[in-house]
Amino acid sequence: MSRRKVPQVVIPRLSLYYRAILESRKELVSSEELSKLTRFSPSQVRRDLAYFGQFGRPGMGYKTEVLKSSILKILGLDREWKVVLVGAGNLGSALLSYKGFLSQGFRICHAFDSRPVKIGKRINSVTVKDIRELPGVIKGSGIKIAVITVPSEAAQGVAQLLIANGINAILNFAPVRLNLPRGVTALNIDLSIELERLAYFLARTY
Amino acid sequence: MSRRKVPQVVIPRLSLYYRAILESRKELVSSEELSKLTRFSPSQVRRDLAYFGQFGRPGMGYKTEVLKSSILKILGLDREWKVVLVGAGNLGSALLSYKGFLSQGFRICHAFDSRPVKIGKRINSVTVKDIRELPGVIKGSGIKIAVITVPSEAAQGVAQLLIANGINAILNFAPVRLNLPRGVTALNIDLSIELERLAYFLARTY
DNA sequence: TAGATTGTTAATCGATTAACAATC
DNA sequence: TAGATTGTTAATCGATTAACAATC
Repeated sequence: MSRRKVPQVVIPRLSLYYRAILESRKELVSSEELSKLTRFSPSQVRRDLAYFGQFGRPGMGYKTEVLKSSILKILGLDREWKVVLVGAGNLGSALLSYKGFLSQGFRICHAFDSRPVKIGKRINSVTVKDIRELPGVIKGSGIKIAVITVPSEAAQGVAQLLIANGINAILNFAPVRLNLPRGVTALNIDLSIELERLAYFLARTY
Repeated sequence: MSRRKVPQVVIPRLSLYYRAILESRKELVSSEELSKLTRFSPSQVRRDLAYFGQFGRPGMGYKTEVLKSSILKILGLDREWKVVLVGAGNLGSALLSYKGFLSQGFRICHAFDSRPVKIGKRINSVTVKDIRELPGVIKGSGIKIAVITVPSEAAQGVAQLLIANGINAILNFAPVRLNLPRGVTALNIDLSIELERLAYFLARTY
């Protein structure tokens, strides 16, 4: 096993390998086949997998089942992750209802908002609670993942509240860079930035 | 002006520089200050900007107004981009209602769905139309950007329909890699992949 | 054994950073 | 002039790819 530091970009590729394997009905799969399915190069497929162990056999390829369970374990999907959502506006409610979000071992089990009009709403069997109840509900619950779908101005405060109550992984939809202590990871999904990337591409073409 | 090829990663950073500048009330801003605001290194700030021209003055910094309008133009935000959305389910409806999505010169002006229950719905002053009306509505309209919020199975077909009708920039929320002809750009926003990145991080910590 | 394909090394490619001459 | 800061070069760092010995 090569124990070099794993580049961050490898992880999302693992997710894509995993999806490709799920679709494969064969018992063995080669880096060549995974390459066809994912459009990453065969070299890259082998290199990426080799960061985590020796899963294949020269001359044969990878056993589909072995690869499937190995990646599942590497990605930490061999368990259920409870998720808390803060901000039950349009986007937050959509995520609560979004089936694809629940799959793969993630489950939103609490939702919070500060607006009286949102509190008490029941979406997809989750009742929106008052943000002031957050500490009581999640502290010590073992919940580690939060989704932030509040307006920009509120995001940093919410992040701090979450972290103070045991959260250390955040999916942030507010278009601000969060200031975080070491040990806490946040990934930003910033729709305006993506649209602007498209606009840049178009602006040069037209 | 250094005319080297602009790395793709520079573009989202430009968006962040732009936001930082919007918040700045000063007439001049240095790479050092932009670095503080964005957490990219001063070198990187200067390098990134230099891909597009000489916007600053040695010893002084960058004129805020010059930088603001320059980046706006580079990103193609000096005009309005009409956007078409396909898939008026939970996520699609949320994006239609989402204020942050409309800002910065993007405007969703048409929405389509194939389900009778969605057709006719009015969300944020956009009426959802039957997908079969799409060609008649958008062909020749000059609309270049589409947002895809349909289920995975439908995404590829929708993409082809859109491209056949003049779209060449796609923001795709369906968790599939789209097969696209040259000249068409798609950016994928894949919530499961992001959650899995968080799970990977947590799995190694706990 | 012959053919196939891994895991890994070395070479290449690309992006970031440090350093500094140019210049305001 | 002295101090500040850009734009750019060269050095560094990191990721991808090509090639191939090992081995099934």
